[in-house]
Amino acid sequence: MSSPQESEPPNPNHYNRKDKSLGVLCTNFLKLYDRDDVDSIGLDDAANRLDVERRRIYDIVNILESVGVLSKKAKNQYSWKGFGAIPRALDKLKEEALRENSSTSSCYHSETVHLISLDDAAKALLAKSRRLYDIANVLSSMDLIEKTQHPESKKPAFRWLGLKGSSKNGPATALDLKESKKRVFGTDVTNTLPKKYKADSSLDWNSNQKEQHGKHSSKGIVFGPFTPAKVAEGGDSEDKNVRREDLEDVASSYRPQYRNQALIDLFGHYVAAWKSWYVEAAEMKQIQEVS
DNA sequence: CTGTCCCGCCATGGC
DNA sequence: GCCATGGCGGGACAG
Repeated sequence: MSSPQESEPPNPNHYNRKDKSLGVLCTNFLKLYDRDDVDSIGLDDAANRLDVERRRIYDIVNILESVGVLSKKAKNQYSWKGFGAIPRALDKLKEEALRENSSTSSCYHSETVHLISLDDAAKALLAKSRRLYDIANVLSSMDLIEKTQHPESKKPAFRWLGLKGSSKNGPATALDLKESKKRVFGTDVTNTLPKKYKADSSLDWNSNQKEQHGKHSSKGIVFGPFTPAKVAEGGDSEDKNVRREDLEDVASSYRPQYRNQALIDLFGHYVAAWKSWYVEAAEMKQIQEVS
């Protein structure tokens, strides 16, 4: 009802930069491979179907791998792990981050647990903004993070969403950390997914992942020249959110290579941040529950 | 003007 | 040498 974007008056034949963004590419990638019988993904195949150069595939694939959605099987071949693998991957990242990097504390306040600006993220990761944009776009397309802004400063910031991004009518997303705390517990990717927690509001990506991708303002995929004729159909016509931006994340500049390392650091920081209250809450809960 | 970030050159490492 | 991989920044685009 209030979607500013999405404007295609009488000129559908215009090159739009947005359509070539990594975020869109990632969304298309997900739509294309997040199907039932998909377990092997070839880089060339992906590049052809998405109509992008190989280089671009590497960009998103690396990020997806960092998050656990993909796993490199062999040369030019990746395995589809699915969104269900995210919790595990993040948990791994967390441990590694806590093990290696300990001097991370710098921009984590009690209230900005999940909020961070791209600039802060860059500083924390000793990276350059440029790289952050790229990764941020991909992560945002997966609804792992979302672009927002401080309630007052109005400055752009990024909020960690975790495995819940299917909230169609969840505007404020509840800023009550108190309430969220418990909730997030079961929903948080850091924690191992229980077994039955859905049927309420959010949770269980294994089931929601499909509809999850049905966002973005455009209709189906946003291909340009030709259409694959396989992805754009009537599979998931579940529209929910009409937003499309980018987020934050990592990169590197001092360090030699950044690939997953940057992402790992980034997530490590994030995880470390929320780990604070996470552990705290966990201990409390245990104490309360039973000794 | 600044912020965003696409495109692709070319370094790197493995055969 | 070829090829897969992916740093890295110029400079185009949006606001």
